[in-house]
This record gives sequence, C-alpha cells and structure tokens, in this order.
Amino acid sequence: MPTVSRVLNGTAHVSELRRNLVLAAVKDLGYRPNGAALTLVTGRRFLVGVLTHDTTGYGAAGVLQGVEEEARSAGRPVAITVVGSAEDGDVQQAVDLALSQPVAGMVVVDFDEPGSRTIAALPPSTPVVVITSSDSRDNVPHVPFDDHAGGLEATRHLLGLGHRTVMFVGASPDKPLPGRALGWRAALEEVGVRPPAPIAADWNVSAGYAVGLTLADATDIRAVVCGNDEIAFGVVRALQHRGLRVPQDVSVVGFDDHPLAAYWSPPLTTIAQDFTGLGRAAVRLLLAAVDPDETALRAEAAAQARDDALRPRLVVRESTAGPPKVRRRPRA
Amino acid sequence: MPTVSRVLNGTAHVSELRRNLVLAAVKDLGYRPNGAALTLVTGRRFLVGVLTHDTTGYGAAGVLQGVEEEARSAGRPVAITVVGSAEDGDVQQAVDLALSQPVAGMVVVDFDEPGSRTIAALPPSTPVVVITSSDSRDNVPHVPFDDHAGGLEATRHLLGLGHRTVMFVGASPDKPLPGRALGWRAALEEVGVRPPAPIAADWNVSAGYAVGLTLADATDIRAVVCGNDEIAFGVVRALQHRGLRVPQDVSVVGFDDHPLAAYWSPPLTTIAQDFTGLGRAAVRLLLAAVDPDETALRAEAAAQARDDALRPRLVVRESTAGPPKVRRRPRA
DNA sequence: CTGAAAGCGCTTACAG
DNA sequence: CTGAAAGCGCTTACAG
Repeated sequence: MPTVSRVLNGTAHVSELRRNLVLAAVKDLGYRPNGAALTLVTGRRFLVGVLTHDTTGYGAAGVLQGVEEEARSAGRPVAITVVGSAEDGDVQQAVDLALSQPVAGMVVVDFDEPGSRTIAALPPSTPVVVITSSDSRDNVPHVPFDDHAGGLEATRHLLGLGHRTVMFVGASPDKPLPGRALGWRAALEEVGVRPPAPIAADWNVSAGYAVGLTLADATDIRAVVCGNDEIAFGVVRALQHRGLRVPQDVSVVGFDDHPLAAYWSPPLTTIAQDFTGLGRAAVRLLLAAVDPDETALRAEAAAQARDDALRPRLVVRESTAGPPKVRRRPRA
Repeated sequence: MPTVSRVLNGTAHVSELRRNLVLAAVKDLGYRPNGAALTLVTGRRFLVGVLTHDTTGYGAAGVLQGVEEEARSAGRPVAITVVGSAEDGDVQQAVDLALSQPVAGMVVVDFDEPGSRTIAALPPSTPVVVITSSDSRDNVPHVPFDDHAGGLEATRHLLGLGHRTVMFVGASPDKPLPGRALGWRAALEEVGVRPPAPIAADWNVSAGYAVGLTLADATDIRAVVCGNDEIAFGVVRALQHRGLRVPQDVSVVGFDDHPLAAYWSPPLTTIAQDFTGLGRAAVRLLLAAVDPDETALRAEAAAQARDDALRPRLVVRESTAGPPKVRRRPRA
C-alpha cells in the first residue's frame, strides 16, 4: 500500500518493475483515490467554497463563473451554498452546510445583507475572502470593488449633462443603502443639491417596470440612476410605454453592463463591472493564503488585480442626454 | 467518544446527565464533526455534484438554481464542475475533479456536446441523472425536456400565421443539430416544405446580431426561429437597425422565455422552459436512487414532475405576425 | 528501495 | 446505559 502511494504521488523512488506493476493494476481496476481518506490523513482540503445569496443575477453569476475558472485552473472543484435570507437561522444553516464538506476556504459574496451576515457567522478558523464594496471589511481578507465610485460617476455624468437633480431607484426598505446609492448621494451633495429619497425596488426587471410607471406620472423627473441594469431595463420600458422618450424626456443610467445593455433600445448608459475578475481575484487570494507554495507570487497577483481591472467604468451609450429645454409635458 | 456520537446522532439512549455534559462541551468548543471522517467510516456522501459546460447562460443558470434549491432542502451542499470543452482531455479532467470529492451522485447537464460526452466518461458505479432532450438516453436515469416539441410548436405557430417557410438560427458547424432544430425541421417536413440550411450562430446576443445583419440583406426571409432568446434579441435588434420592422416585415421566435423577453421591443414570442424545475426534478431523482428512505415517494414525485411542468410551452407575444402582403388565413 | 506499524476522526458492533 | 476495540482508506515516519 505505501508503495502504491509512493508511485501515485511520486513521493519516493520506486523500482521500474514495481512501478509498472502498480500502474497496470491502477488502470485495470479503475482505481480512484478516496478523497475522504486523503483529506482525513493529510488535513488538506480541496474544495473552494462559495457562500452567496444569489446565483442567477448577472453579477452573482459572473462572480461564480470567475471563481469556477480560477479554481479549475488550480485543480480544485467548487462547492456552492446559497444563503437563503439574512435571518440567523438561514445564515447558520448555510454556514453549517458549507463547512460540513472539506473546504479549503470560503469565498463570501457580500453583495447584500445575507452575504454580509454570513461573514460574522463563519468560525474564525476558516480561511475566507470576501468580495465586497464596503470599506468596513478591512479586518478580513477581501477583494474590493468600488460601488461608491460607480454611483458617483453615474451621477456626475448626469449632472455634467446639465441635470439639476437625479433620482436613485433600487433601495430596500429598512436596509442600509447600497454603496452605489451612497455614491449617488455624495455626488449630489458635492454640488450642493439635497438628495431626494431613494426609491425602493427589488433588483429585477419587473420591479423596475413598476417603478418606471410611477416615475412617468411624476412630471418633474428627468434623470435617474438605477441599482442595476435589470431595474433600468424595466424603468426605460415603462417610461416608453407611457409615451415618454429616453433620453429626450428622461435620462436613465444602469449599473453593471449586462450583456444585453448594449442591445437595449435605446442602448443603455451604465457602469461596467468586472464580476468575473472579482471572482478570479477572490480565489487567487484565498489560495495564496491556503497554499504553502507560491504564496508570494500569488499574493502579488492578487494585489495587482485589485488595482487595475476591478474599478467600475462609466460606459456612455444612448439612454442619457441633457435635460429637455421645456418642461416635460404631462403624458397624454 | 462513542457517547458523543450517540448524543449527536441520537443513535441510542444516553443518560440525561451525560447527555447535557456532552452538549455543553460541544457548544463550548465549537465542535463541528469532521465530514471526511464521517464519509470515510459510513461511506455516505453528501455532495450533489453538477457537471455542466456553462454556468451563466439563462438555461444553465436556471438548472443550477433548481439543483441548489432542491439539494439545500435535502440538507446537501452542491459541488459544481465545469466541463471546459467536448475534448477528451477536458471531459476527463472535469470528471476526475468532480469525483475527487465525496459526491453522492452527479447531475449532468446535457445541453450541448461537452455535456453529452461527459455521460460516457463517468464510471458506471457513479449514480447519475442526466438532464437531456435526447431520446437516446433511455439507458440512463434522466429528466427529459422536449426540445423537439418546442421547435415543432414554434415553427407550427409561424406556419399557422401563413408563412411559407421558416429559417432556423443557432446551429453549430460540424455538430449534430440541437433538438429544437430537429423539431423545426420536422414541422416544415410535415407540411411538405423542404427545410432550408440552418444558420450557424453561437447562442448569445452578439452572434444573433451578426446573423440578423445578414438576414436583413436577404429580402426573402420573413420568419425565423432562434436557438434561444439571446440569439433572437440580437436578430431583432439587427433587423431593426437595418430598417426592417418586427413583426411586420420579419417574424422572430425565441426559445426559453428569458426574463427580459417580455420586456424586449417588441416583446418576444418564445418557447417557455422550466429550467429550475428541471434542476429540481434531477436532484429528486438522484436522491431517490441514493437515499435509502422515502425512495418510493420520491420516485413518484419525480415521475410526476416529468409529466407536467417540464413540457415546453409556446408564449405568443408581439414579435410574430402573418407575412407581409399575404392574406392571413381566417381563424379556425 | 520496500514492507509493517501507527494514526487521521469518526461509527459500529462488542462486552460489560 | 456506557466504555474499549476495530476499522473505514489513506500517508507518513520507521525499520529493514
């Protein structure tokens, strides 16, 4: 048995004869090492764990893809566990489920409350990297993306076009404002405009559509920043259905640069994010902390990824323009 | 140690005194059973494995979500492994990676060639359920979805509107036609029309847009069925950019009922699929084969799911109409 | 270079 | 009801 181990792992020299014998038997029996036994004896864990609230939204799916790609290229499978809600029970259950498997470490997708809550519920002994836009995560290894800067840019763009004020669509009642909304608010404040109340909406098309319908009735609204592109898609369509033109009557900015944003009508101005890059960077960072080898190299790569690609970027398309010269006419 | 085991698993009666002692210690130390040891000794595996080529497309993401939901409700985490391509090396690598973890069984997403190839590469000892539209999978447990019927319905709808022929967009060069294309072909043949050559396109918006541009130049094309909604989105937009109206000049049908299909302009006629349901059914079937308890109940539930919800459904919206300058047939 | 021995953290019979 | 013993499939020192 030790001989087999030595052959398969190349741990020590084995005579050609015996070596070939072992190899033949392995192929013959379709032998596959028992991962559980391996983990038990060596203590090494291979799975890269992901804890997330959502798996299908454009952002979360992109992160997942990045995590998977990077993990696979490091020869590691990934285990995903969904955190059902921000409630203690669900958070605890997700953590328990995730930790019941031999995970090398966890990537936590801190895009919303369930994600945030999860961080604290993880035992300190678990290696973790969180993907976050909150700057209160400095005490834990994290891959930052600058939602605040994104919101700032989106809003400045609209202000620069000549708009007096800008609405934000995509708040959640009773929950802290997302970073992008904070950036929106900061942009208004920096030009001395008192920010209006952010409008509540789930982050999907139909919620956006519903909000768009009410927006159409408010004749003084000219410019809006949405929490994500799906909301923006819905807002734009609702406005159009009510006879308003985008951007001539109302300008709309989305967030994330969804693959369909460029094909929307009109093509959507938005803030591009590199979600896949975020996922890759997170895994690189995690593996650097966990893998004994190459630590230095990998940490460096991770630090680099942080600086460059992961910064949000304004993509100006055709859903934004200066405000109408005359007061928006009430809809027919 | 056996006592701890008995308390935690409720395997046998333990005196109150000892019981509480154990529970206290467990809480105190933050004890968490070692999954690897458990798997090694009992042979039970908890992970539900998923083997798929894609994770972000609407269909694959939906399946993933369904798998995750059902697995979580059964107290099982899911491990996903992406099959990079249909090449032997990639397929083998994915299988090895997936099987290196203690998986109870695998769900294979047979939406494309990499998926199909994977089925054969799995050792016969691994419990497996494949999600497929191919009827050549009868020898392996599978959750069927009827792509052929979907293609048939989509095409019949167009034919019923009075179109003489229908194009199909979304073939892959050198690869077998997808089931939906087979259905399209069958629908044409059943009315004695010789099917034109299917048009090649990757299954995403930009590929659809590119095809749409060339379609706009072919003045005799009036009706097209697309491999999925993303392709259709691109085709529609390209047609419009070339000055053609949908559906007045050209009718377009998509496939899958993407969340944005209803909000496209014009709202897209498409074939709805219940991907999440597919994922759930697959896990139910897998667990029925693997779990000693409840086998009967679960198998029944799985069989039921098969009949009802998973059948594709035509959703008529506004991207289809009768051909230009041709009288529509009277309604039956 | 190559076997016998110990042990990773658990559970399942086995004796008390 | 409750401990001591064996063993799941591996790897890592240990003696040859």
